[in-house]
Amino acid sequence: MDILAELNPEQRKATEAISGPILILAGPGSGKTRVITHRIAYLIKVCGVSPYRIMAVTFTNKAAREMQSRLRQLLGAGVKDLTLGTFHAICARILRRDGKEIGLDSGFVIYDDEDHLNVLKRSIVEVGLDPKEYAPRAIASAISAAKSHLVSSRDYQRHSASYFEEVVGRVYEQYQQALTKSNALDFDDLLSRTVELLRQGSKILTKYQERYLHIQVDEFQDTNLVQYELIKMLGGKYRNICAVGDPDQSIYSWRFADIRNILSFEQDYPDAEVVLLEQNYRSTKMILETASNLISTNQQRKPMGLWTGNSTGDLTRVIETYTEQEEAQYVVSEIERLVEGDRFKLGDFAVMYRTNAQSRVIEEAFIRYGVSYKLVAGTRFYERREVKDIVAYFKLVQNPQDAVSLLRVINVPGRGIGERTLSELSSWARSLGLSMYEALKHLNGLENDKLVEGKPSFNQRTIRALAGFFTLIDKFRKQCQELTLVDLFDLVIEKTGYREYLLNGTDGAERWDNILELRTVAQGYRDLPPAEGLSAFLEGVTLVSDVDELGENVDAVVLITLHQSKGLEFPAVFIVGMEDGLLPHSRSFGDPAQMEEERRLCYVGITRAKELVYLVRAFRRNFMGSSAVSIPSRFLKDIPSYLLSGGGLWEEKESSTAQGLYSWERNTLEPSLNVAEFKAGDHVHHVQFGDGVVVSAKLVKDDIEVVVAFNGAIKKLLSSYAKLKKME
DNA sequence: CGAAAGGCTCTTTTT
DNA sequence: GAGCCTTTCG
Repeated sequence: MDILAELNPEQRKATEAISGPILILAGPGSGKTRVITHRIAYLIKVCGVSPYRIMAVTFTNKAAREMQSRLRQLLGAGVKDLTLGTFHAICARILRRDGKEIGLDSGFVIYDDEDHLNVLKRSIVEVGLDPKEYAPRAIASAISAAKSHLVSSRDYQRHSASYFEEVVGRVYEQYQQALTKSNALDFDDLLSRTVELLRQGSKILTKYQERYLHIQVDEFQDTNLVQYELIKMLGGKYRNICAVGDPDQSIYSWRFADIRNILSFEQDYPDAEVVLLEQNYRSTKMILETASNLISTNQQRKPMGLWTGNSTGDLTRVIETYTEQEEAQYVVSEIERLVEGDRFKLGDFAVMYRTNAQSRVIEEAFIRYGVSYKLVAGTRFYERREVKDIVAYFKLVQNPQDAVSLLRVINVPGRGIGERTLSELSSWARSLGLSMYEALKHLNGLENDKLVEGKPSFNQRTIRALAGFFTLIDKFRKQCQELTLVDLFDLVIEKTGYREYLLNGTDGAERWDNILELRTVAQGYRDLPPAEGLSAFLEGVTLVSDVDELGENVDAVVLITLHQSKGLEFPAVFIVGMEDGLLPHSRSFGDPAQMEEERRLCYVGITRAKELVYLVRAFRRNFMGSSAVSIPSRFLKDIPSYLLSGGGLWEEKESSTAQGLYSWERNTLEPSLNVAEFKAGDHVHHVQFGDGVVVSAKLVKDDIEVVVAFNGAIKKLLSSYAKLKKME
């Protein structure tokens, strides 16, 4: 197969420019994934580069898997030695292999968000502060920001400029020590410690620099400083770095992603070639026009000349319902209606929302109507209590220093080990400089030395309970070398009595099903030797995201947050909750930069659609118990009304509210080609009034009402009578 | 020690 | 409205 044959000239240029740095600015649907895969295929097949010397960074694991399978199609075989994955996954691999150079035990565990918040809360208490007074989330965010900018706890403390920062500094220090003691890393550490590793031992840096002849980074607009630094270091020798991104789709600044990385790239690599991919292959003209109008309201951006050769398509539907229940109901019934029409199947639809909380009402409507759906986030599988419990046992087997996991399961199922016992045990352990697990070992009298002094005087029953737990874990640890992962899994379930424990509790059967599902995941590692299987399993379990789990084979409507929708596409998209306060979210009201990010988020949602876009909002919405009247999203005003059907509702609220409640029942305008004839800013000529500029245009009944500013007068004209002539 | 009930605060987005 | 924490009682 000729790798270049199926590419357009720009895509081809981006594919062939393999020598030196290159920045690819790729609009939505412009085939950027295609370019990345074709570049890799081109490097391997045409240029003879060994896959071992290529790194490709993706935003999600799913994107990585897709790339792998596309490469298989292009090359006719899998590409095994390619370094392919998210930043976090790639860094975890590097640290497992070479982390010992910076004193990291290769058995380290990765703490997910919940674990991380647990440690943090405890750290706040340990430095003598009240977690109620200092919001753990705020402190967590500050620490994450520091780590994302490669600021150590010591540096942070040195430069703290306010009382809050001083507090954060102290907690940061304590938190980091706690992680070290547990031989654990949080998500940010995976990145920052890799940078540390590369900076520390020059041997290591050279090793990786020598290896990676080519580096590609997808979703470059959503990288943060550490990630940028990583790429800069890894690509330091050969400088064959390919960054692909779209500033208009940057939606992760709250995770400290920084669009400025794109600017820095051009500065750090002045010789970088810049390629623009502006042809959209995904959406109809109408959709692209809608999206372009929306995004062009943003001040902080470089204009892009997106275009498409696709058909004109349908107008974007703006729908107003009375309540959120009706909103959900409308979405479901409209989907059913469209599916009956044969043009679509359920899997063609996505319902997108700003906050996860919105998904519940939608989900309920799908259940009530018996329409199958797939909820992408919700209570995530790996965040379920029972799943986390079992995973914690495994983490403990791999790394008994892990205090979070130990505390999680030491009394689950109940063994009569309570709060008091644990706090005594923990302070005893600390006074000896031991981990909890080691303390248990000493308590057990398994080690005969003098450390037993100061041993807390527990009663017989408690001692037996503690000893029982220690022996349990110790047994697992001894067996984990010989048993396959699944056998170990069964052993853990059996010896802990977890099954009985679950089945006796609420939702027992359902929870047990989740455990069986986890067991199936464990089975996926049966080909690896026991020890490797365990650590691969744990890594997989911690670093998966929800989008990763999105199966393609099921014919069901996808319910997804706008953030998660990035990189996906659907024939028809519903964006619900088009209201001020929700989209844009109220947290962004005070900050123009954040407001622009909200607009980008909306842009991302709209540009996922190939054929149909619905923007839906409820007139009244429940909010933390009480219900309030909502205001239509200001983003609706960024889209000229000639692109919308059900148009103008939000402008003429007074008169149209009553109709608006059931607006979907009345307005079924057929799209017409001349609808897009006039748009704001167009120069027009009128026989009587002379030259003017179009202010707005919208559909009224069978005509287009155009508002034109002539010299000194603003006129409302109907297109069919006014005979306006458009001037180029 | 553990279960159950009551009271509190929040909710953006996630690798 | 729900999850999390604290209090209370057995």
